[in-house]
Amino acid sequence: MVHYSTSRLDASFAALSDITRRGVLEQLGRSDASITELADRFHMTLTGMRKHVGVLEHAGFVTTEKVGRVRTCKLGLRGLEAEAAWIESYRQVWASRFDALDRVVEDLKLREKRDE
Amino acid sequence: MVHYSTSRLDASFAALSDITRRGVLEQLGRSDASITELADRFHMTLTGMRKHVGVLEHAGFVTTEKVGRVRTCKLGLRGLEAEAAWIESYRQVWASRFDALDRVVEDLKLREKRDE
DNA sequence: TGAATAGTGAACCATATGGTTCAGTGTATA
DNA sequence: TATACACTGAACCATATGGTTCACTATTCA
Repeated sequence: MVHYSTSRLDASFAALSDITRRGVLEQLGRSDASITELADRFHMTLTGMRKHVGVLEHAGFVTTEKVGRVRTCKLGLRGLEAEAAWIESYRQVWASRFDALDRVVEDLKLREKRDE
Repeated sequence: MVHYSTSRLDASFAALSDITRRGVLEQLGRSDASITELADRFHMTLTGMRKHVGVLEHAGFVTTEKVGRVRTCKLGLRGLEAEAAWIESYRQVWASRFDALDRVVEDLKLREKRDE
């Protein structure tokens, strides 16, 4: 089995678990943005948004650069390759453990038993 | 753009952000296990492990059934399709926003500037 | 029946998270 | 130079998280 850096996966899955942060990634996929722009779009204070951006930065999904008084945020170099790889390996575990049809039958039996 | 259930993604990414829970998924990929077995393997109290299993259950990754005094945990019907799909869509965003080589160059420039 | 086993539920604890306000600093602009 | 703007840092707050202990119930087994 491939080795995945645990603290990295911790940080990146945690970063993705918040809907605002997923929204920020979506926004930055369309265009770079300042903290102020992101804060406005997500109805949040500058300080609050800065924290979200910090989490995304820490996870490596976003990079920022301050020019003058404006900090511009953009998608980071690193994409979601590691996370995609982890998830893909588990999809294979699932598939190898049982094929989907078998499992549906098994689940139905379980429900019947429960509802008796 | 495809629509993803937000609370579901919240729950599943949060579930995956803990190394113990990822370990439990790995273990259940090999064989079903009781709470006691999982607690032993991960050096944790029964109560602590039960909470982790609850989180995985809530995210839909695990199902459990209690027979007699033993609660057996197994991989749930639902795999990681939704998460894989979300991540894949973002990998495409990344790819469309810039190709990898351009971005490397851009990043190098940025580093040079910073180190001047 | 009695003792060991498997799990549960409540309470508790320390720390993390997601947010705010407020008082700054530094930058741009009239 | 004065004012507005973009951001930062510290402090604070409520709630969530990851863990524990302890008392308990229910089941198994000798």
